Amino acid sequence: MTTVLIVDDQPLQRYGFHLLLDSVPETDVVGEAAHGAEAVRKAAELRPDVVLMDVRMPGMDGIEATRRIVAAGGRSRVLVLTTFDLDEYVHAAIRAGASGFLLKDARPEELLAGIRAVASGDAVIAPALTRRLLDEYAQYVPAHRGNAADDPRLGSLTDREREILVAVGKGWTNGEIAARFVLSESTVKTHVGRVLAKIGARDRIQAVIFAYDHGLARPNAD
Amino acid sequence: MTTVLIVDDQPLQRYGFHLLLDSVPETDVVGEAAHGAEAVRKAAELRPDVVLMDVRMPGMDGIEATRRIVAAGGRSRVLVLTTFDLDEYVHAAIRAGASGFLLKDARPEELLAGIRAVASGDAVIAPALTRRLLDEYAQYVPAHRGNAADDPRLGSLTDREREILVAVGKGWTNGEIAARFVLSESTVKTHVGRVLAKIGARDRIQAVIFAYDHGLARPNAD
DNA sequence: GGCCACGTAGTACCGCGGTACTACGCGCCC
DNA sequence: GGGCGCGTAGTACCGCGGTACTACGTGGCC
Repeated sequence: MTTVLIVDDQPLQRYGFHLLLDSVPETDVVGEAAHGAEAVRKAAELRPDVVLMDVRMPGMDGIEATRRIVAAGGRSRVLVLTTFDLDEYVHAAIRAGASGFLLKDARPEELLAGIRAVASGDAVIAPALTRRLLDEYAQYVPAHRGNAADDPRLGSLTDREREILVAVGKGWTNGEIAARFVLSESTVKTHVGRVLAKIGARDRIQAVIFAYDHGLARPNAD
Repeated sequence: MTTVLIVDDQPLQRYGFHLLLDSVPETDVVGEAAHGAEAVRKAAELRPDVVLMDVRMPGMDGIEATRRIVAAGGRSRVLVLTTFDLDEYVHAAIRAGASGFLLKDARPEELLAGIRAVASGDAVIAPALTRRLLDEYAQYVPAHRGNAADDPRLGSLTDREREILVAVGKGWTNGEIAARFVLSESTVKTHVGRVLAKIGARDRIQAVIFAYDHGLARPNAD
Protein backbone atom coordinates (compact mmCIF):
# COMPACT_ATOMS: atom_id res chain seq x y z
CA MET A 1 0.00 0.00 0.00
CA THR A 2 1.39 3.35 -1.06
CA THR A 3 0.47 6.38 1.01
CA VAL A 4 0.06 9.61 -0.93
CA LEU A 5 -0.14 13.30 -0.05
CA ILE A 6 -1.86 15.45 -2.66
CA VAL A 7 -0.65 19.04 -3.00
CA ASP A 8 -2.53 21.46 -5.23
CA ASP A 9 -4.05 24.87 -4.70
CA GLN A 10 -7.17 23.99 -6.69
CA PRO A 11 -9.71 21.94 -4.71
CA LEU A 12 -11.20 20.49 -7.87
CA GLN A 13 -7.83 19.24 -9.02
CA ARG A 14 -7.22 17.63 -5.63
CA TYR A 15 -10.63 16.04 -5.81
CA GLY A 16 -9.83 14.57 -9.22
CA PHE A 17 -6.59 13.05 -8.04
CA HIS A 18 -8.22 11.78 -4.91
CA LEU A 19 -10.92 10.01 -6.90
CA LEU A 20 -8.36 8.50 -9.25
CA LEU A 21 -6.14 7.21 -6.47
CA ASP A 22 -9.10 5.85 -4.54
CA SER A 23 -10.16 3.87 -7.60
CA VAL A 24 -7.20 1.55 -7.27
CA PRO A 25 -6.44 -0.57 -4.22
CA GLU A 26 -2.70 0.00 -4.10
CA THR A 27 -2.73 3.69 -3.19
CA ASP A 28 -4.07 5.37 -0.10
CA VAL A 29 -4.51 9.13 0.02
CA VAL A 30 -3.55 10.13 3.54
CA GLY A 31 -3.83 13.89 3.17
CA GLU A 32 -4.18 16.99 1.04
CA ALA A 33 -2.47 20.36 1.08
CA ALA A 34 -3.39 23.58 -0.71
CA HIS A 35 -0.03 25.31 -0.69
CA GLY A 36 3.67 24.79 -0.14
CA ALA A 37 3.88 25.51 3.55
CA GLU A 38 1.03 23.17 4.34
CA ALA A 39 2.64 20.53 2.15
CA VAL A 40 5.91 20.71 4.07
CA ARG A 41 4.10 20.49 7.39
CA LYS A 42 1.85 17.61 6.39
CA ALA A 43 4.69 15.72 4.76
CA ALA A 44 6.58 15.83 8.05
CA GLU A 45 3.50 14.84 9.99
CA LEU A 46 2.00 12.14 7.76
CA ARG A 47 5.24 10.80 6.29
CA PRO A 48 3.62 9.71 3.02
CA ASP A 49 5.47 7.46 0.58
CA VAL A 50 4.76 9.83 -2.27
CA VAL A 51 3.95 13.53 -2.44
CA LEU A 52 1.99 14.51 -5.53
CA MET A 53 3.15 18.09 -5.93
CA ASP A 54 1.76 20.85 -8.12
CA VAL A 55 4.36 23.38 -9.22
CA ARG A 56 2.34 26.55 -9.50
CA MET A 57 0.84 27.58 -6.22
CA PRO A 58 0.37 30.86 -4.40
CA GLY A 59 2.82 31.47 -1.60
CA MET A 60 5.55 28.87 -1.41
CA ASP A 61 5.62 27.12 -4.77
CA GLY A 62 6.03 23.44 -5.42
CA ILE A 63 9.74 23.64 -6.11
CA GLU A 64 10.59 25.22 -2.80
CA ALA A 65 8.26 22.83 -0.99
CA THR A 66 9.98 19.93 -2.75
CA ARG A 67 13.37 21.18 -1.70
CA ARG A 68 12.32 21.36 1.93
CA ILE A 69 10.60 18.00 1.98
CA VAL A 70 13.62 16.33 0.42
CA ALA A 71 16.00 18.22 2.70
CA ALA A 72 14.01 17.06 5.72
CA GLY A 73 15.41 13.64 4.99
CA GLY A 74 12.26 11.60 5.42
CA ARG A 75 11.53 8.75 3.08
CA SER A 76 8.89 10.72 1.18
CA ARG A 77 9.47 10.93 -2.55
CA VAL A 78 8.15 13.88 -4.47
CA LEU A 79 6.43 13.51 -7.83
CA VAL A 80 6.05 16.91 -9.42
CA LEU A 81 3.08 17.67 -11.66
CA THR A 82 2.59 20.63 -13.90
CA THR A 83 0.41 21.84 -16.72
CA PHE A 84 3.23 23.37 -18.70
CA ASP A 85 6.44 21.68 -19.69
CA LEU A 86 8.59 24.71 -19.05
CA ASP A 87 12.24 23.82 -18.91
CA GLU A 88 12.91 25.95 -15.86
CA TYR A 89 10.40 23.99 -13.86
CA VAL A 90 11.95 20.71 -14.83
CA HIS A 91 15.46 21.84 -14.03
CA ALA A 92 14.48 23.44 -10.78
CA ALA A 93 12.49 20.39 -9.73
CA ILE A 94 15.36 18.04 -10.48
CA ARG A 95 17.77 20.21 -8.57
CA ALA A 96 15.28 20.37 -5.72
CA GLY A 97 15.48 16.61 -5.51
CA ALA A 98 12.19 15.58 -7.06
CA SER A 99 11.89 11.94 -8.01
CA GLY A 100 9.70 12.55 -10.98
CA PHE A 101 8.13 15.04 -13.28
CA LEU A 102 4.85 14.41 -15.08
CA LEU A 103 2.42 16.54 -17.01
CA LYS A 104 -1.10 16.89 -15.66
CA ASP A 105 -2.54 15.73 -18.94
CA ALA A 106 -0.92 12.34 -18.43
CA ARG A 107 -3.24 9.41 -18.77
CA PRO A 108 -4.42 7.94 -15.45
CA GLU A 109 -2.43 4.75 -15.88
CA GLU A 110 0.69 6.81 -16.53
CA LEU A 111 0.17 8.70 -13.33
CA LEU A 112 -0.40 5.50 -11.38
CA ALA A 113 2.67 3.90 -12.96
CA GLY A 114 4.61 7.01 -11.99
CA ILE A 115 3.48 6.82 -8.39
CA ARG A 116 4.36 3.14 -8.31
CA ALA A 117 7.82 3.79 -9.69
CA VAL A 118 8.51 6.69 -7.37
CA ALA A 119 7.29 4.77 -4.35
CA SER A 120 9.73 1.97 -5.13
CA GLY A 121 12.64 4.38 -5.28
CA ASP A 122 12.80 4.81 -9.03
CA ALA A 123 12.14 7.98 -10.93
CA VAL A 124 9.95 8.97 -13.84
CA ILE A 125 9.98 11.74 -16.40
CA ALA A 126 7.18 12.48 -18.81
CA PRO A 127 8.23 11.23 -22.26
CA ALA A 128 7.60 14.64 -23.76
CA LEU A 129 10.21 16.12 -21.41
CA THR A 130 12.67 13.25 -21.57
CA ARG A 131 13.59 14.12 -25.13
CA ARG A 132 14.96 17.53 -24.23
CA LEU A 133 16.50 16.25 -21.03
CA LEU A 134 18.47 13.64 -22.93
CA ASP A 135 19.67 16.15 -25.48
CA GLU A 136 20.98 18.42 -22.76
CA TYR A 137 22.39 15.54 -20.83
CA ALA A 138 24.39 14.37 -23.81
CA GLN A 139 25.71 17.89 -24.18
CA TYR A 140 26.70 18.45 -20.61
CA VAL A 141 27.92 15.15 -19.34
CA PRO A 142 31.39 14.49 -20.64
CA ALA A 143 32.06 11.32 -22.56
CA HIS A 144 33.53 8.49 -20.53
CA ARG A 145 32.89 10.49 -17.42
CA GLY A 146 33.56 7.38 -15.42
CA ASN A 147 36.99 7.00 -16.93
CA ALA A 148 37.71 10.68 -16.45
CA ALA A 149 36.84 10.51 -12.78
CA ASP A 150 39.13 7.53 -12.38
CA ASP A 151 41.99 9.14 -14.22
CA PRO A 152 45.16 7.69 -12.68
CA ARG A 153 46.63 11.17 -12.71
CA LEU A 154 44.02 12.20 -10.19
CA GLY A 155 44.98 9.42 -7.84
CA SER A 156 48.63 10.35 -8.04
CA LEU A 157 47.90 13.72 -6.47
CA THR A 158 48.25 14.08 -2.72
CA ASP A 159 45.34 15.54 -0.76
CA ARG A 160 47.07 18.87 -0.50
CA GLU A 161 47.81 18.95 -4.20
CA ARG A 162 44.21 18.21 -5.00
CA GLU A 163 43.15 21.11 -2.82
CA ILE A 164 45.57 23.33 -4.66
CA LEU A 165 44.27 22.12 -8.01
CA VAL A 166 40.71 22.96 -6.98
CA ALA A 167 41.86 26.43 -5.96
CA VAL A 168 43.62 26.87 -9.29
CA GLY A 169 40.38 25.74 -10.93
CA LYS A 170 38.58 28.59 -9.25
CA GLY A 171 40.87 30.99 -11.06
CA TRP A 172 42.79 32.11 -8.02
CA THR A 173 46.32 33.46 -8.40
CA ASN A 174 49.18 31.95 -6.45
CA GLY A 175 49.05 34.93 -4.14
CA GLU A 176 45.36 34.46 -3.44
CA ILE A 177 45.80 30.77 -2.81
CA ALA A 178 48.66 31.53 -0.43
CA ALA A 179 46.49 34.02 1.44
CA ARG A 180 43.46 31.74 1.73
CA PHE A 181 45.47 28.67 2.68
CA VAL A 182 47.82 30.68 4.91
CA LEU A 183 50.93 29.63 3.08
CA SER A 184 53.84 31.40 1.51
CA GLU A 185 53.61 32.02 -2.20
CA SER A 186 56.72 29.93 -2.65
CA THR A 187 54.96 26.93 -1.21
CA VAL A 188 51.98 27.45 -3.45
CA LYS A 189 54.30 27.63 -6.44
CA THR A 190 55.94 24.39 -5.40
CA HIS A 191 52.56 22.68 -5.10
CA VAL A 192 51.28 24.06 -8.37
CA GLY A 193 54.45 23.01 -10.10
CA ARG A 194 54.09 19.47 -8.82
CA VAL A 195 50.43 19.36 -9.81
CA LEU A 196 51.25 20.51 -13.32
CA ALA A 197 53.95 17.86 -13.63
CA LYS A 198 51.68 15.11 -12.33
CA ILE A 199 48.67 15.83 -14.50
CA GLY A 200 50.81 16.67 -17.50
CA ALA A 201 49.66 20.24 -17.83
CA ARG A 202 51.78 22.92 -19.42
CA ASP A 203 50.46 25.76 -17.33
CA ARG A 204 47.72 26.51 -14.81
CA ILE A 205 45.29 27.18 -17.63
CA GLN A 206 45.39 23.59 -18.77
CA ALA A 207 45.15 22.65 -15.11
CA VAL A 208 41.87 24.58 -14.93
CA ILE A 209 40.61 22.70 -17.98
CA PHE A 210 41.75 19.43 -16.42
CA ALA A 211 39.89 20.31 -13.23
CA TYR A 212 36.69 20.98 -15.15
CA ASP A 213 36.99 17.85 -17.24
CA HIS A 214 37.49 15.74 -14.14
CA GLY A 215 34.75 17.23 -12.06
CA LEU A 216 37.00 19.01 -9.60
CA ALA A 217 35.67 22.38 -10.63
CA ARG A 218 31.97 22.98 -10.80
CA PRO A 219 30.23 25.79 -12.65
CA ASN A 220 28.96 28.55 -10.40
CA ALA A 221 30.80 27.08 -7.47
CA ASP A 222 32.59 30.25 -6.41
CA MET B 1 0.71 2.48 -37.71
CA THR B 2 4.22 2.34 -36.36
CA THR B 3 6.80 0.40 -38.33
CA VAL B 4 9.43 -1.38 -36.25
CA LEU B 5 12.79 -2.99 -36.94
CA ILE B 6 13.87 -5.58 -34.37
CA VAL B 7 17.60 -5.91 -33.73
CA ASP B 8 18.88 -8.74 -31.51
CA ASP B 9 21.43 -11.46 -31.97
CA GLN B 10 19.22 -14.06 -30.31
CA PRO B 11 16.53 -15.47 -32.60
CA LEU B 12 14.33 -16.42 -29.68
CA GLN B 13 14.41 -12.88 -28.33
CA ARG B 14 13.49 -11.49 -31.73
CA TYR B 15 10.67 -13.99 -31.93
CA GLY B 16 9.32 -12.86 -28.57
CA PHE B 17 9.34 -9.22 -29.52
CA HIS B 18 7.80 -10.04 -32.86
CA LEU B 19 4.94 -11.90 -31.21
CA LEU B 20 4.35 -9.09 -28.76
CA LEU B 21 4.29 -6.39 -31.41
CA ASP B 22 2.04 -8.44 -33.65
CA SER B 23 -0.43 -8.80 -30.80
CA VAL B 24 -1.36 -5.13 -31.01
CA PRO B 25 -2.73 -3.43 -34.10
CA GLU B 26 -0.73 -0.23 -33.87
CA THR B 27 2.71 -1.68 -34.57
CA ASP B 28 4.00 -3.41 -37.66
CA VAL B 29 7.28 -5.30 -37.60
CA VAL B 30 8.86 -4.63 -40.97
CA GLY B 31 12.15 -6.41 -40.42
CA GLU B 32 14.68 -8.11 -38.15
CA ALA B 33 18.44 -7.89 -37.86
CA ALA B 34 20.85 -10.13 -35.97
CA HIS B 35 23.78 -7.75 -35.60
CA GLY B 36 24.81 -4.12 -35.88
CA ALA B 37 25.87 -4.02 -39.49
CA GLU B 38 22.66 -5.65 -40.64
CA ALA B 39 20.70 -3.22 -38.48
CA VAL B 40 22.32 -0.20 -40.09
CA ARG B 41 21.71 -1.60 -43.56
CA LYS B 42 18.08 -2.55 -42.93
CA ALA B 43 17.33 0.72 -41.17
CA ALA B 44 18.48 2.59 -44.27
CA GLU B 45 16.52 0.27 -46.53
CA LEU B 46 13.26 -0.14 -44.60
CA ARG B 47 13.20 3.28 -42.93
CA PRO B 48 11.28 2.05 -39.86
CA ASP B 49 9.73 4.50 -37.42
CA VAL B 50 11.37 2.74 -34.51
CA VAL B 51 14.42 0.52 -34.20
CA LEU B 52 14.28 -1.83 -31.24
CA MET B 53 17.98 -2.23 -30.53
CA ASP B 54 19.75 -4.73 -28.32
CA VAL B 55 23.02 -3.42 -26.87
CA ARG B 56 25.09 -6.55 -26.58
CA MET B 57 25.72 -8.17 -29.90
CA PRO B 58 28.71 -9.81 -31.55
CA GLY B 59 30.46 -7.65 -34.11
CA MET B 60 29.19 -4.11 -34.23
CA ASP B 61 27.33 -3.52 -30.97
CA GLY B 62 24.05 -1.72 -30.50
CA ILE B 63 25.66 1.55 -29.49
CA GLU B 64 27.71 1.89 -32.62
CA ALA B 65 24.76 0.81 -34.75
CA THR B 66 22.64 3.44 -33.02
CA ARG B 67 25.22 6.10 -33.72
CA ARG B 68 25.27 5.27 -37.40
CA ILE B 69 21.53 5.05 -37.79
CA VAL B 70 21.06 8.39 -36.05
CA ALA B 71 23.91 9.94 -38.02
CA ALA B 72 22.33 8.75 -41.25
CA GLY B 73 19.68 11.37 -40.61
CA GLY B 74 16.61 9.34 -41.44
CA ARG B 75 13.51 9.66 -39.32
CA SER B 76 14.11 6.36 -37.53
CA ARG B 77 14.23 6.62 -33.76
CA VAL B 78 16.23 4.11 -31.80
CA LEU B 79 14.93 2.50 -28.63
CA VAL B 80 17.75 0.68 -26.89
CA LEU B 81 17.08 -2.45 -24.86
CA THR B 82 19.40 -4.21 -22.50
CA THR B 83 19.41 -6.84 -19.82
CA PHE B 84 21.75 -4.97 -17.53
CA ASP B 85 21.40 -1.42 -16.38
CA LEU B 86 25.08 -0.66 -16.66
CA ASP B 87 25.74 3.05 -16.53
CA GLU B 88 28.22 2.97 -19.38
CA TYR B 89 25.60 1.59 -21.72
CA VAL B 90 23.12 4.26 -20.79
CA HIS B 91 25.60 7.08 -21.23
CA ALA B 92 26.96 5.72 -24.46
CA ALA B 93 23.46 5.18 -25.83
CA ILE B 94 22.38 8.69 -24.99
CA ARG B 95 25.47 10.13 -26.56
CA ALA B 96 24.90 7.95 -29.59
CA GLY B 97 21.54 9.64 -30.00
CA ALA B 98 19.17 6.97 -28.77
CA SER B 99 15.64 8.11 -28.07
CA GLY B 100 15.08 5.69 -25.26
CA PHE B 101 16.52 3.15 -22.98
CA LEU B 102 14.52 0.28 -21.50
CA LEU B 103 15.33 -2.90 -19.66
CA LYS B 104 14.39 -6.18 -21.30
CA ASP B 105 12.47 -7.22 -18.21
CA ALA B 106 10.04 -4.36 -18.77
CA ARG B 107 6.41 -5.33 -18.78
CA PRO B 108 4.89 -5.62 -22.27
CA GLU B 109 2.71 -2.57 -21.85
CA GLU B 110 5.78 -0.56 -20.81
CA LEU B 111 7.57 -1.61 -23.94
CA LEU B 112 4.58 -0.74 -26.11
CA ALA B 113 4.20 2.62 -24.37
CA GLY B 114 7.88 3.21 -25.01
CA ILE B 115 7.57 2.45 -28.68
CA ARG B 116 4.56 4.73 -28.91
CA ALA B 117 6.41 7.57 -27.19
CA VAL B 118 9.54 7.16 -29.28
CA ALA B 119 7.55 6.99 -32.50
CA SER B 120 5.89 10.29 -31.67
CA GLY B 121 9.23 11.97 -31.15
CA ASP B 122 9.38 11.74 -27.39
CA ALA B 123 11.87 9.75 -25.37
CA VAL B 124 11.65 7.20 -22.60
CA ILE B 125 13.96 5.97 -19.89
CA ALA B 126 13.34 2.98 -17.68
CA PRO B 127 12.32 4.24 -14.24
CA ALA B 128 15.08 2.22 -12.61
CA LEU B 129 17.65 4.17 -14.63
CA THR B 130 15.99 7.55 -14.44
CA ARG B 131 16.84 7.84 -10.77
CA ARG B 132 20.58 7.77 -11.35
CA LEU B 133 20.30 9.86 -14.46
CA LEU B 134 18.54 12.62 -12.56
CA ASP B 135 21.11 12.57 -9.79
CA GLU B 136 23.92 13.01 -12.25
CA TYR B 137 22.01 15.57 -14.21
CA ALA B 138 21.48 17.72 -11.13
CA GLN B 139 25.19 17.49 -10.47
CA TYR B 140 26.38 18.38 -13.90
CA VAL B 141 23.96 20.88 -15.28
CA PRO B 142 24.68 24.26 -13.78
CA ALA B 143 21.92 26.11 -11.99
CA HIS B 144 20.17 28.75 -14.03
CA ARG B 145 21.88 27.49 -17.10
CA GLY B 146 19.42 29.45 -19.17
CA ASN B 147 20.49 32.69 -17.56
CA ALA B 148 24.13 31.86 -18.00
CA ALA B 149 23.67 31.19 -21.71
CA ASP B 150 21.90 34.52 -22.10
CA ASP B 151 24.56 36.46 -20.23
CA PRO B 152 24.58 39.97 -21.73
CA ARG B 153 28.36 39.86 -21.67
CA LEU B 154 28.24 37.07 -24.23
CA GLY B 155 26.17 39.15 -26.58
CA SER B 156 28.54 42.08 -26.31
CA LEU B 157 31.31 40.02 -27.86
CA THR B 158 31.86 40.24 -31.59
CA ASP B 159 31.98 37.01 -33.59
CA ARG B 160 35.75 37.19 -33.79
CA GLU B 161 36.07 37.80 -30.09
CA ARG B 162 33.87 34.81 -29.35
CA GLU B 163 36.10 32.65 -31.53
CA ILE B 164 39.11 33.90 -29.61
CA LEU B 165 37.41 33.17 -26.31
CA VAL B 166 36.70 29.62 -27.40
CA ALA B 167 40.35 29.23 -28.35
CA VAL B 168 41.41 30.60 -24.98
CA GLY B 169 39.01 28.13 -23.42
CA LYS B 170 40.88 25.30 -25.10
CA GLY B 171 43.98 26.36 -23.21
CA TRP B 172 45.86 27.66 -26.21
CA THR B 173 48.56 30.28 -25.76
CA ASN B 174 48.42 33.55 -27.66
CA GLY B 175 51.11 32.20 -29.96
CA GLU B 176 49.14 29.06 -30.71
CA ILE B 177 45.99 31.02 -31.39
CA ALA B 178 47.93 33.32 -33.70
CA ALA B 179 49.31 30.32 -35.58
CA ARG B 180 45.96 28.53 -35.94
CA PHE B 181 44.04 31.66 -36.90
CA VAL B 182 46.88 32.95 -39.06
CA LEU B 183 47.21 36.20 -37.18
CA SER B 184 50.01 38.09 -35.53
CA GLU B 185 50.42 37.58 -31.83
CA SER B 186 49.81 41.28 -31.35
CA THR B 187 46.38 40.97 -32.87
CA VAL B 188 45.56 38.02 -30.66
CA LYS B 189 46.63 40.01 -27.65
CA THR B 190 44.40 42.87 -28.69
CA HIS B 191 41.44 40.53 -29.07
CA VAL B 192 42.09 38.73 -25.81
CA GLY B 193 42.45 42.05 -24.03
CA ARG B 194 39.09 43.22 -25.35
CA VAL B 195 37.45 39.91 -24.42
CA LEU B 196 38.77 40.13 -20.88
CA ALA B 197 37.50 43.69 -20.55
CA LYS B 198 34.07 42.80 -21.91
CA ILE B 199 33.43 39.74 -19.79
CA GLY B 200 35.03 41.30 -16.75
CA ALA B 201 37.80 38.75 -16.40
CA ARG B 202 41.09 39.54 -14.75
CA ASP B 203 43.14 37.18 -16.84
CA ARG B 204 42.73 34.40 -19.38
CA ILE B 205 42.26 31.88 -16.61
CA GLN B 206 39.04 33.46 -15.51
CA ALA B 207 38.15 33.68 -19.18
CA VAL B 208 38.52 29.89 -19.40
CA ILE B 209 36.23 29.51 -16.40
CA PHE B 210 33.78 31.92 -17.96
CA ALA B 211 33.85 29.91 -21.17
CA TYR B 212 33.09 26.69 -19.30
CA ASP B 213 30.34 28.24 -17.23
CA HIS B 214 28.67 29.61 -20.34
CA GLY B 215 28.92 26.53 -22.46
CA LEU B 216 31.51 27.88 -24.86
CA ALA B 217 34.01 25.26 -23.83
CA ARG B 218 33.03 21.63 -23.72
CA PRO B 219 34.84 18.90 -21.88
CA ASN B 220 36.90 16.63 -24.10
CA ALA B 221 36.36 18.92 -27.05
CA ASP B 222 40.00 19.22 -28.04
C1' DG C 1 32.18 62.88 -47.19
C1' DG C 2 32.60 61.57 -42.49
C1' DC C 3 31.88 58.73 -38.67
C1' DC C 4 31.92 54.28 -36.38
C1' DA C 5 32.57 49.35 -35.51
C1' DC C 6 35.62 45.85 -36.37
C1' DG C 7 39.68 43.36 -37.41
C1' DT C 8 44.25 43.85 -37.98
C1' DA C 9 49.14 45.13 -36.24
C1' DG C 10 52.84 47.26 -33.76
C1' DT C 11 55.88 48.97 -29.56
C1' DA C 12 57.00 49.31 -24.81
C1' DC C 13 56.69 47.95 -20.15
C1' DC C 14 55.86 45.23 -16.02
C1' DG C 15 54.54 41.47 -13.25
C1' DC C 16 52.81 36.95 -12.44
C1' DG C 17 53.67 32.33 -13.45
C1' DG C 18 56.63 28.50 -14.10
C1' DT C 19 61.24 26.12 -13.62
C1' DA C 20 65.32 24.64 -11.33
C1' DC C 21 67.35 23.75 -7.30
C1' DT C 22 68.03 23.63 -2.42
C1' DA C 23 66.43 22.94 2.28
C1' DC C 24 64.16 21.47 6.56
C1' DG C 25 60.75 19.40 9.84
C1' DC C 26 57.51 15.72 10.58
C1' DG C 27 55.53 11.21 10.60
C1' DC C 28 55.91 6.54 9.06
C1' DC C 29 57.97 2.16 8.12
C1' DC C 30 61.62 -1.21 7.45
C1' DG D 1 68.67 4.88 12.96
C1' DG D 2 67.99 5.85 8.30
C1' DG D 3 65.21 6.35 4.54
C1' DC D 4 61.08 8.33 2.31
C1' DG D 5 56.85 10.83 1.26
C1' DC D 6 54.83 15.05 2.19
C1' DG D 7 54.25 19.80 3.23
C1' DT D 8 56.59 23.73 3.89
C1' DA D 9 59.86 27.64 2.25
C1' DG D 10 63.41 30.16 -0.14
C1' DT D 11 66.30 32.26 -4.25
C1' DA D 12 67.15 33.18 -8.97
C1' DC D 13 65.86 33.51 -13.63
C1' DC D 14 63.13 33.96 -17.77
C1' DG D 15 59.23 34.35 -20.63
C1' DC D 16 54.41 34.68 -21.55
C1' DG D 17 50.54 37.37 -20.60
C1' DG D 18 48.27 41.64 -19.93
C1' DT D 19 48.06 46.82 -20.33
C1' DA D 20 48.44 51.16 -22.57
C1' DC D 21 48.56 53.41 -26.55
C1' DT D 22 48.84 54.18 -31.42
C1' DA D 23 47.62 53.10 -36.16
C1' DC D 24 45.41 51.71 -40.54
C1' DG D 25 42.12 49.47 -43.89
C1' DT D 26 37.38 48.11 -44.75
C1' DG D 27 32.52 48.11 -44.79
C1' DG D 28 28.28 50.13 -43.35
C1' DC D 29 25.32 53.98 -42.07
C1' DC D 30 23.78 58.80 -41.77
